[in-house]
Amino acid sequence: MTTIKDIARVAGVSITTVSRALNGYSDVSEKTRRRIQEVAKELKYSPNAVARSLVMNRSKTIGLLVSEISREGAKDNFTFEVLCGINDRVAELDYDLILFNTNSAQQKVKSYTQLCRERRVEGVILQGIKTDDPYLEEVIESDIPCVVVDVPITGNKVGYVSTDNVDGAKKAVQYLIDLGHQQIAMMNGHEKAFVSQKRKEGYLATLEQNEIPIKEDWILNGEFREEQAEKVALYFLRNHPNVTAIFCASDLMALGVLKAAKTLNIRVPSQLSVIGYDDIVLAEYATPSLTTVAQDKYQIGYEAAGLLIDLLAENETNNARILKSNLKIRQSTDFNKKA
Amino acid sequence: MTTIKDIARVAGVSITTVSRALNGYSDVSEKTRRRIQEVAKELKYSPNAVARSLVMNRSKTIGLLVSEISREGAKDNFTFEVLCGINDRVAELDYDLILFNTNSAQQKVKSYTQLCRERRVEGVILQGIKTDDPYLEEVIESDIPCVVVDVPITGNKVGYVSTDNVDGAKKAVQYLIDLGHQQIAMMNGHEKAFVSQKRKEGYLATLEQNEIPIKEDWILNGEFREEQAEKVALYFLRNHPNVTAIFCASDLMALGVLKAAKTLNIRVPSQLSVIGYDDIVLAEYATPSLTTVAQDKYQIGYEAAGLLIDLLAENETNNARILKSNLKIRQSTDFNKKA
DNA sequence: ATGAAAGCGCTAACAA
DNA sequence: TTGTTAGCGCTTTCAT
Repeated sequence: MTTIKDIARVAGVSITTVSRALNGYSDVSEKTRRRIQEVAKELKYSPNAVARSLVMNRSKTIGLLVSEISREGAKDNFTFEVLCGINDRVAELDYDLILFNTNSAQQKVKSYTQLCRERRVEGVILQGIKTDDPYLEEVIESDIPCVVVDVPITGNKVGYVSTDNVDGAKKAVQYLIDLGHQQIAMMNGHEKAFVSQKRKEGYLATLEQNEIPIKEDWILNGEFREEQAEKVALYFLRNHPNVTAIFCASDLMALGVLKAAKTLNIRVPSQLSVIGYDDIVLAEYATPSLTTVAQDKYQIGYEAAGLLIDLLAENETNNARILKSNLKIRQSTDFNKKA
Repeated sequence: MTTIKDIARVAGVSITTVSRALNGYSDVSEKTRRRIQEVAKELKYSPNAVARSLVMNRSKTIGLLVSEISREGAKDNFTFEVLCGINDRVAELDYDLILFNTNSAQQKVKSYTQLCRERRVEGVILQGIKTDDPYLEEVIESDIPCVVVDVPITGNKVGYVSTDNVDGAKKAVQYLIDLGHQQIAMMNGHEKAFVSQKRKEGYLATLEQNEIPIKEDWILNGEFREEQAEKVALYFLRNHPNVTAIFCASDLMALGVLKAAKTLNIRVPSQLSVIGYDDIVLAEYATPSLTTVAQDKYQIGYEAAGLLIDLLAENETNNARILKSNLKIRQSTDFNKKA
């Protein structure tokens, strides 16, 4: 493999000059620079980013830590779309992305800090992390610049990107109320996700605002999983025939609810309105298609990468970026016919 | 940041001894090793993988080049699932994955070889690459170990992973014929995908075997895109009311066909049978759910990573891994009622 | 405008 | 068992 040493030898200059010429420094005569570039091309030279990283102490890579990058995530294209956004923005800024192993048992031994330091990434993006993940504490303690998706932590060089989940939930629940619904249950995700807490907050606030009594046992836990939501909904719907609408904290869970309703011969939306959250691809294709609170997942990733790099460049004061969400009305909601 | 030099100083040994102790070499007394490990922990040492890569000339990273890692790919969870498989296998083998920028215009300037050499990746996995992509030639020419998904090229340290596309197509078309269909069109993808060529081959072979006349203009080009397939199907179905079944080279295109049929008030499957390919998540949720040739996308990725690492270790003779595909029968196919 | 030399953090002969 | 030394490929003072 060609090195600048080889180029220097062939071009008859010092390695210093080669380095300078190739990096576009001004203190190299045009003639020398051209000569060097020629030789470099001739010798098929590729700079060694590893060596450069070592000496510059800048790797031009940012790490990506996805908690659940598994087949589960495939249904839910959330992770993938976020990844696309990150990838695009990172590419624009001429960084590369390194995907960390977190699901391997062997690797889980390594702490977050170790993982990042070893690879000398300049910063990290965390996605899909639960609020009780030990990594989260480390993020704050460590001095590694970091952006977290959907968990509101900030600090020195630590920021986050999220959508306004309270607002999203409010929009959904208010829409149901406007359709005449009063008996509205919520299928929430596990409490270890920050978004669950926020969406619940929005749900509760909206009921209160509309003077609808809150029933704690109408807040179900579907664990963000389709099957779990189906199971829970099955039980709930059987025992609460008066419910007319369910607000779900994810589309996947809404799909589960749809299945449960079908099993019980409850027609959606005429007998039961269902709203999801996220606007995953399936939402549009489900039968009936899902009314949902849409998040721009790609944008979340794009902003996360952008924020991180701003953090690295120290030209960022605002450590949080909150995106808008909007209600997408489809076929799974309708006027309350029981009213 | 702590280095082995610091550890050496504190522990009162040479840096060599530290290196050896930390890397588990046997020629270090247990006492010294323990002492060194203690100090390392105390000083919160993390090895510098960059420095190690430089000196060992082994980066323990493999590069991932995805041609179309964009929002488009989200519907089609293909890429993501392959990625999951790669990620898992790579993690097991203690490598990290680096995602290359290919979609950025600025980066497209860099050749494949440059990209890989710069980062000193030990090998590369290529996914979603078209047969006319200039990168593909480079793969053969360059000496960088590489595994390509779904393009059958082999060479020194170059292999590929794919499913048996001829066989998959045969299964699908034979199934249609067994249902009594004789007028079977094919919605193919663009010819720049190897899988298109193979699936077409399977389609043609099966018709021939069953002595069904082949009509070249019954092979449509949906470009692997839903909208394009819909458009093409709309036109075709209008002009060929006698067609009773369409075999599609991807589920996404099958979805497009479904839409076209709906527009024309052609009922699926009673008036028209549709088979897809891939078994993407949507296939199951579409209405009607899609009969399709299922590929284990996760396994493709898993095998690709495994093959690459075997190639690196030089303990691999077989440079191709072909996975089985199987027909998943759902609701979009039925007996030919016109027979 | 160019070069000599030091050093980034680490591994690996070679010596002792 | 341990230490000395060289060097991976590059950037960067500091001279010239």
